[in-house]
Amino acid sequence: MTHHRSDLIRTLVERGFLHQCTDLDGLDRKASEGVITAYIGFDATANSLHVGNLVMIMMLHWIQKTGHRPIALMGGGTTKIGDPSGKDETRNLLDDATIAANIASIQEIFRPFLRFGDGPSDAILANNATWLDSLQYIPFLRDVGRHFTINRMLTMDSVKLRLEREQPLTFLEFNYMILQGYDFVELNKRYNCTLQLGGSDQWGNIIQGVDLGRRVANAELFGFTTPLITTASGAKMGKTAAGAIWLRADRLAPYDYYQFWRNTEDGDVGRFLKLFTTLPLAEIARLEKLQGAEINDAKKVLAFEATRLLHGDAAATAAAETARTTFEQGGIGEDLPAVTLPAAELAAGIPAWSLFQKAGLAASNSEARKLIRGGGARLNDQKVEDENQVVTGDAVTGGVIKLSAGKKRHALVKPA
RNA sequence: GGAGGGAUGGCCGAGCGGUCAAUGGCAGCAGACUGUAAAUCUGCCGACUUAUGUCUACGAAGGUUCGAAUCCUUCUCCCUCCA
Repeated sequence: MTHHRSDLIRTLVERGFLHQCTDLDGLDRKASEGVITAYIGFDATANSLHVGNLVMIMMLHWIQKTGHRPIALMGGGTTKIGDPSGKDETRNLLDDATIAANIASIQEIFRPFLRFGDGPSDAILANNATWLDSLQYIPFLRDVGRHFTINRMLTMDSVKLRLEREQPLTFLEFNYMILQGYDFVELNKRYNCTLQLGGSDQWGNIIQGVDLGRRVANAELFGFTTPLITTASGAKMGKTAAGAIWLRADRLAPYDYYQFWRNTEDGDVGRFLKLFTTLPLAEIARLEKLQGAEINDAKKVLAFEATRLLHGDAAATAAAETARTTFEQGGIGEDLPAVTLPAAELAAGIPAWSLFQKAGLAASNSEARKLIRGGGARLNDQKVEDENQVVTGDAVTGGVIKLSAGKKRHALVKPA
């Protein structure tokens, strides 16, 4: 193992963020000599980021923590184009209003991870629409376009794959890499940004920026990519029954976020602790050694720490406590998702299947029936045998009715 | 512009006039086993107050037929080859 002099590179390497780097030693040197400015771009295709983006956010966090300056670049301009990398098909184009709303919503997510401001290592939030929107076609082609050869562009994976699979690639998308390259140069000019980080699928786009910087500005730029984070069983991270694991609390409750991490596969615990928490490596090494049932303790730490970073101490503590009472004591956790039901409706009696549907544990009435028939439904921890069983006010214990779908999904019904 | 091929449930992919709510696989949900893990096995997997019932669905709209995912016409989109 080579020795890295800078805290930044050492941290990123030791924690498993490195996949490829254009010049690791050169970057290490720069980072040990002074403050460097680094950026990561984020698409604005949805109104929240998800765990897939969390690796990037964690890197920005470490950049700042090791004394450097992170830039979170919102792709207000490039989202209008659509990145073809890793996609078989052209994306639907979003309108300006949607993109603007998405950006506003996404920005909130960075707040717990980064300190924004004007200081030397304070984070900057930028939006590439600032410079891309006003580009003039002919001048742009003359100044920037001449540095890109079609020959080279055709060798990029994002392009090559589409061509090989005989999937169409529009000229619009073909331009994406040029604009991303231009972003890097623009950020270099504005903020003296010299490093771009991204997922491994961004390598090609990043390289284009590095080259462009050298050609038009004689700037020494660096590129750094992370491995694609998959689970031990090979699945892409972040998809569950409920859909994507969103980072905004209004799209995924902190309790569910906690549960997502709590249910990590054994083989992933160590790697995830390094990537998604800020615990010291020595502590992680200790947790990683746990075997068998004890590994659950490591998972709890992972879940708590990850939740704390995103949603704060209080939310993490509440989620952990709810999980503890629910799973370890079979009790009722306060933080479980709850729905209220008019007391009159309950007094009149409501069929079990309807109740499960209303509580959000089944997407439709049919699904609720299937759940009950399959033996996966419980009411106050008693298995529901008959889907037509009528539930009345008698079922209320301690002010609530606890419903469970399977072992992991629980909800509360409160009469009101 | 010309000639062919294609569009099926979250995805892949069969079906090519009735027995098709549509084979298979993946994904998902639940059960058993466990450690709120993985692997394995089992069941479920369009909707509907659950009915040997109704409705919606095989790109869209019409048509033929007692009956169409399956045949015909037009349209939309995609692909391949030729120009």
